[in-house]
Amino acid sequence: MRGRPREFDPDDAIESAMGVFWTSGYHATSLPELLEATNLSRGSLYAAFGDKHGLFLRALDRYIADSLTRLDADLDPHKDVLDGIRACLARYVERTSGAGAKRGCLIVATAMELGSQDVEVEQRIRRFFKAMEARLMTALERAKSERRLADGVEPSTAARLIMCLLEGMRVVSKTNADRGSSQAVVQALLDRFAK
Amino acid sequence: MRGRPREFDPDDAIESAMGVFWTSGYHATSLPELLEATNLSRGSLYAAFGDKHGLFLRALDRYIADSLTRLDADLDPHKDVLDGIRACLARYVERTSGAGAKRGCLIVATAMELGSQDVEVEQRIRRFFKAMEARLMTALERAKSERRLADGVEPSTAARLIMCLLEGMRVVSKTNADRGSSQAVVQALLDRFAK
DNA sequence: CAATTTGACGACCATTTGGTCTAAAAATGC
DNA sequence: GCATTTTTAGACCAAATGGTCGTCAAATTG
Repeated sequence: MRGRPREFDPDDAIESAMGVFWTSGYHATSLPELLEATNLSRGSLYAAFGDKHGLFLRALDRYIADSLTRLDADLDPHKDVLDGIRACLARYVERTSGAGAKRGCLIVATAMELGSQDVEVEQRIRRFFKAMEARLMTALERAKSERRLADGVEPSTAARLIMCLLEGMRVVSKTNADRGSSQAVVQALLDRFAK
Repeated sequence: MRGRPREFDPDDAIESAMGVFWTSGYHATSLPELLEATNLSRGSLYAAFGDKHGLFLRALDRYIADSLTRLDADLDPHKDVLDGIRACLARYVERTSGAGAKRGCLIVATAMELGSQDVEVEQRIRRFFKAMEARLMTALERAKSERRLADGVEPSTAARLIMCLLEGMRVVSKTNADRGSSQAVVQALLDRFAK
């Protein structure tokens, strides 16, 4: 006997919850808000995800997976390397302009809010940054081998620099969004590091 | 009649409160924690600062003022420009290494936690970033006029870039602190932008 | 010294928090 | 159609939240 099947789609619930956490952060998000966003009853939510923290981890994992998927799409090894890097930078310019800018980034917000207090979260954030850095480095190494990097540019250092720059843009644009200057910044970066 | 004078020093209380907010963030800091840190009773705290939010604003103002003071000290117009910029970058390398790294930055954390929901906070954060960017730009313009900047580097764009990079380093180093790579990143920056 | 102003303290309060549990309903397999 | 299983809804709970208020002591001033 299988019993009654679940009425909601857990993936949809995670997606909705992710939206709330993204907008408000972990502590500022209350259970009632999550219930309304997911259209779940308290009982269903707890049965499916354990507790608020568990649901948050699922939402964070989703956000991280989406981010890395986009990164991989941009840095596709079959494309021209510099085009890939440009696409990646352009994506961040978009995300740090307009309405999206004010929403910020769930990873950055979580890193600052829980990064040093919640080991499970810390692990996930650390892995994300490692993964992002590694992907950038791989792309930059390919660019270097194709002699598309400016002389003296070291892929590992440049990868770290680009990652910090992009995440910093998300911080600053939370309150000082300005498409023009984001654009100019990534252009300056390309001017200095590529050839 | 003047009445009984206050027993505690409000500045000390703000300093202590700042420490707690810095470590835990706004929402995660409870009143009892603030009372213990400041050695104040509930009544005294509310009489002196209005409420938790008011105290937070005072603490944030303090943190911002301290940051700008340090920045001005580093970028002292009487010093050699590049030395000043180097000092500024070196300070961020320090702050993104060791124990300080895990503590993060109250401004960055606040920008992400409350930046788009609390107008009073948003205003302060925006002003800080504007001020930081302006100071960096002034220094870079001076460097440019002394022909110490690499060809084609625009002070305004470079200022924004450096600010984003430095704040991004604080984000990443919350979970992935690594003195060596911070050091390498700022060195790469100098190599590319100064001459 | 006396009067008065004021600060400190902590009991107190309503609200909200995250989390549990029960009872009814619904879908399944026989 | 029945028995079983699982979901659902929401009443319920203890604890913690931010915030208020009355009492008492202390310090200043005339």
